[in-house]
Amino acid sequence: MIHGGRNHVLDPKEQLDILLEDVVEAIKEDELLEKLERACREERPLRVKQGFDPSAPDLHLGHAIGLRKLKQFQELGHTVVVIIGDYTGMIGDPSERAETRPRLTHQEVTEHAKTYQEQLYKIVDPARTEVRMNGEWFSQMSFADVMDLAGRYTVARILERDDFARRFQNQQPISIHELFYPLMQGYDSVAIRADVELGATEQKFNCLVGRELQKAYDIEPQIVMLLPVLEGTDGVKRMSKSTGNYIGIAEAPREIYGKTMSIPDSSIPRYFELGVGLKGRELAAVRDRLESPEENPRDLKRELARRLVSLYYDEQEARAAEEEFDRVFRKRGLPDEIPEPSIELRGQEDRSAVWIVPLLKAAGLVKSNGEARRLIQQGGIRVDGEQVTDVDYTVSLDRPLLLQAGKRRFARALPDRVRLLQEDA
RNA sequence: GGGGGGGUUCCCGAGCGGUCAAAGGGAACAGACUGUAAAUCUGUCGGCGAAGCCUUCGGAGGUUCGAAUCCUCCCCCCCCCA
Repeated sequence: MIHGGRNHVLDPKEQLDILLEDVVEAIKEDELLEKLERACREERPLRVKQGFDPSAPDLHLGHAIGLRKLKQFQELGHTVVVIIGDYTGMIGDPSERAETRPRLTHQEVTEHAKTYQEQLYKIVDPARTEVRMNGEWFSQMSFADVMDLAGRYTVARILERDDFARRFQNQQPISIHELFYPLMQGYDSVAIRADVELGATEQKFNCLVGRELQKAYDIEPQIVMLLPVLEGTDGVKRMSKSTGNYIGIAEAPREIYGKTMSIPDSSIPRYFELGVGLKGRELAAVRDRLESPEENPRDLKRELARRLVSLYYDEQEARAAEEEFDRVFRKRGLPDEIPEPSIELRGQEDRSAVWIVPLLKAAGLVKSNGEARRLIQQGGIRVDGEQVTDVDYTVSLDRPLLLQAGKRRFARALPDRVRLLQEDA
């Protein structure tokens, strides 16, 4: 994973060309070139920042776009500074207005940070990475410091942000601390003296505030590099953990493979481009093949899924994931690993005639007896491969049983993992 | 500080004394069809061994044979005026 710096071989102009690949917008390119030239001249690597929200510590394909760019910087000899927004996380994110998010405890934040690092280093070189939590500086600020920070920006400028502007226009509430978020993110850049900040296009405003704040603190302003946003597996909304439409880079190979197979056809080129990192002629070839009547889009998607698994594991895992996928979903076979939960049943006396409904619940395949009944009525339950049609069906637990709910949920009921409990007296 | 409008099941949103476990839509889940694609169709979508019963409509009380619906107090949100 570790790559030696190539900055000795590449001159600033060449670096710039590489760094601007796949970038939607860079503010400003000429300043970036100047910074690169100086870095080269003074042999002082640039500090390249990207921030992450600590509330959802699973990095996904969307994050990977930025991470790959960070890695490019590293390969050119620069330093990456990853900011984990623990302080903002402990306050609670105001942008999700519907539910007040539970504030994270310090311990949770620390654990999340650890998870982040592990996942981060699947792509980024740890030797050239600083991971910083912004509580490091925010927790040290006094109210006077906060007022000082607030005094360096104006309401009018904050209200330029389109969502604030819209809410203001529509007379919807904006709480004061929300206005602070861009300032806080921007101050991170001041605190770590960022030369470059990476962000998705929707981060444009916040990143630019960083630039302005740096000027206000008499620091050379950072370059803002905006990267494209990848849509989630639903093909519509931006990939994010909270929407549940994400493919995590630390997920098991079969999950990555399976989730990829569920994306709509229309997203295939985008995933090749932003997920795999394909470009130019190869990407054009993918588009052509998708158009071609000869080609079944499914096969293109299989290739995509294999490549994504290969990226985060290896080709062997990719092949294994594909085989398993074919077996489970195309041939309706069984996955490699089937959970064997310990099962505790109440009110069942005879092991040789256990009612199926509570058994499914105890095995963790359904949430309630009602759900079990529903699935049976809808033909979604199988025992040893046989569809169960009778809600009153009973099974013998004297030997292992294979339970299946829907297409994806499997569990094995093993006799020695089953306990019959007395009904509560 | 004054006036007005709201808080309904995962989300949006109807209901405004019994026929309400609560319309409609979305999401989700299952089934059919498939390529775990899209589109479509069907069904389900609080809990209970399912009969009926229990818990749900911001919170606590109250009126009533009966309350999501009426009253009182409280909490929260939004708008207008100051």
